[in-house]
Amino acid sequence: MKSGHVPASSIPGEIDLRTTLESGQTFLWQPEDGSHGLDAGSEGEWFQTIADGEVIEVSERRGGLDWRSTTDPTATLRARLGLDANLPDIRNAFPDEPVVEAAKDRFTGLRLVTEPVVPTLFSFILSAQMRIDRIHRLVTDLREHYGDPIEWRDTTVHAFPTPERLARATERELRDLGLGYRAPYVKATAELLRDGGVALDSVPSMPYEDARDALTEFVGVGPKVSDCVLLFGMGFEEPVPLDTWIQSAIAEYFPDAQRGSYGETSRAIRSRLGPRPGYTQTYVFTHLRTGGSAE
DNA sequence: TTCCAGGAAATGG
DNA sequence: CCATTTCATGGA
Repeated sequence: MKSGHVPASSIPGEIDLRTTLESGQTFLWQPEDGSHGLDAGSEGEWFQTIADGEVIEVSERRGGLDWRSTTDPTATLRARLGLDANLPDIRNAFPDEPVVEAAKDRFTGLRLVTEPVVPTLFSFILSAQMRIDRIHRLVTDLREHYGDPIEWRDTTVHAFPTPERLARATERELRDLGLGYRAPYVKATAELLRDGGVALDSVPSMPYEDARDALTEFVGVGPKVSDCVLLFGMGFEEPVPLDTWIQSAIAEYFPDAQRGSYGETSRAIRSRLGPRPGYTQTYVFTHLRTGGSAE
């Protein structure tokens, strides 16, 4: 086992690990004590994830991050947790709106992540009409049933399954895991990835709205799920996924941005959330989902 | 029991 | 093109 430290001085604005990892952006991390939720602080708490067959664990320490891993995860952590982003600058560019100010005051170290795209794609296909804790449970179940095992400190950690393995699962097996009507979506999208039916590699260089349309070629991916994949798995900062929480936030706080279609409402709300609409959205979503308001 | 969850696909106009 | 209906599952 290797271990090391990412100093606070190299993380402009620092990071709140628990809020960032438990805010519904990613479902690939496990808190060491097994308790999900944003109530507890995360200082000293270990969070575990997987990356390319390696295990990574991180913990907040004096504003920086302690890590232990099967490899040196520094570059991976910087990319996935967005550690190079200048958080104070980003937050200062947020729009002057009461609900945004309230969210900013509550979540000082919340960062936008960029997680591996294939697990993010499947995670958000599963997310349709599901609560966040249950999405996390299903992603973990998929890993434990179909993911390659990795030995780590007297335990076995499972990677996220490959598209090849998910394509080989039967719809019945996936339904028995609790996926419901999303089971055929997962299988069909896995087959598209396995057979190269959709060129995922070309998407990151596309203009945002073209990229959003491109991902809807996968089965179970509409505009909202596509926005989540672009925002949390590909580094786009324009997307504002219009889920139930954000739609109600628009109705309450930005009623003049409501339009007749997803695409038009998306444009209207993006124009109201500052230079990085997706970053602003993550703050507002986390705030509202955990009982916040504009007060 | 009833309602709802980070929606998408199928159907009907 | 837009509006309505259907689709599983589990927790409150």
